[in-house]
Amino acid sequence: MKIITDEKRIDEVLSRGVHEVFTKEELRKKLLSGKQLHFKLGTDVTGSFLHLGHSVIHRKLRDFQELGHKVTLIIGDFTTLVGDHSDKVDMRKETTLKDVKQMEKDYQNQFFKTVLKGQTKIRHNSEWLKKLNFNDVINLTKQFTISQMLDRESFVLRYKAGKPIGLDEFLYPLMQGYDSVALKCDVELGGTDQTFNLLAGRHLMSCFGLIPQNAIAMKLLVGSDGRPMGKSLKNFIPISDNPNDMYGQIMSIVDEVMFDYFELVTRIPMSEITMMKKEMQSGTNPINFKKRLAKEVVLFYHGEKKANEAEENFINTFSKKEIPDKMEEINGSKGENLVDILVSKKVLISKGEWRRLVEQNAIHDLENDTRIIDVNLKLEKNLTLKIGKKRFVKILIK
RNA sequence: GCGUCGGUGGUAGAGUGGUCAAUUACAACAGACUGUAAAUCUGUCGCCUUCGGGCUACGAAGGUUCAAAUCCUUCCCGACGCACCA
Repeated sequence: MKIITDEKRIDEVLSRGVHEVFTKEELRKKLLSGKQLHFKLGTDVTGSFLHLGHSVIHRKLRDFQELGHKVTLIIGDFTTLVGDHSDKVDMRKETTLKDVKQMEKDYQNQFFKTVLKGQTKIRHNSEWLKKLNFNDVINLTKQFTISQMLDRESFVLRYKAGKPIGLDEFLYPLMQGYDSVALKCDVELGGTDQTFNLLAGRHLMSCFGLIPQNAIAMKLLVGSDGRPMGKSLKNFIPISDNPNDMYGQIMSIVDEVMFDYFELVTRIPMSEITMMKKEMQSGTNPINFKKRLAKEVVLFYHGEKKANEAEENFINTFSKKEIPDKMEEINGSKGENLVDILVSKKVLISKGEWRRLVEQNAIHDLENDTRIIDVNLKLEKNLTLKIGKKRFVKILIK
């Protein structure tokens, strides 16, 4: 494989979406040398979906692949099975090997929507972590001090706030760092939240007499509420979303973060993005830019046709307030209470919710273009309902 | 091991015997408006209800009381301090 050493391109790849490179000069030299570099990304497999935030890092890996470099994805099966207990609620729920296998499969499917499979190897960190004995672990811990650990912001914040920190949590950076030692990779990627772990890898490698890896900390994509996108917060946009939802979710991000999205999850040239930013500042309506953003992202995952459809659907449904072509269909029997159907089919959580929605005038009968005001309405004929402004459901008499 | 403080709804965090299904903020949901599923404003926000109320919930289990998130006992969990420190 030919390694691209175009200086301009390398500089673009090293700056777009990048928060910090440890260290930039070092890595730049390596990239310019024409040698094929080995990039590493480690991941836990705790959830079965990826969101746009993850994809920022995946895109960067792709960038490097396109320069001719190779990638290893490390599945943190060992780490996952040991269980990260900072999420205390789920401490009891043991993740089984089977779960991990399934989640790994899902992860890969989504991962390879962005990253090139042909230039990627997959490894599992149980391969080497399982083999370590207590002695080895102690040796690893000797390379760090408590105060070094407390350099990590999340530790020191929790410590000062009187929140618990598990001793095992100190070991995660070591495990992740040891992954780098085992693989002897050249560069590791992660979000800015991974900075500490990335540097731990760098540190450990030098302890083991290896050339320390370079590390790239990517900017974090913020969610619709302006906070970093994460699973625990409900502000993420899954990349497995269907085109319509994905489009809509992107339309609902706050205006302020729109250009971060352009930078992080599209390939629109930075110069163009800067121009759009300027136009917006001089008063252009942001909605057109946001539409472009939404379309661009949907296009990446679903192709042009679906992207166009999603845009159309959005304009029709929300701008023109038309009824979408496709919607959820559920069955009910004649004379059955509408509420019972909706609750039993899990369209609504409870009867209380239904009552509230009816009281709030949120239920539209689209067949007759009226609002439903009778809480006890029974199903007499097929109905098309609009619940709130974005949920549609068709009820058919079976 | 001893001691002190603490464990509350999706989250943060008030409340320390009745007026508590629990102040508030965030999230969520709805309505109005719009540039959109943005922003803003307003409302809703445990479950069931014949709309009177009923039921379940403030770490767990017991107890006191007409009445407990609130008091007592035991247990579990956390933070802090002391002790211990190969």
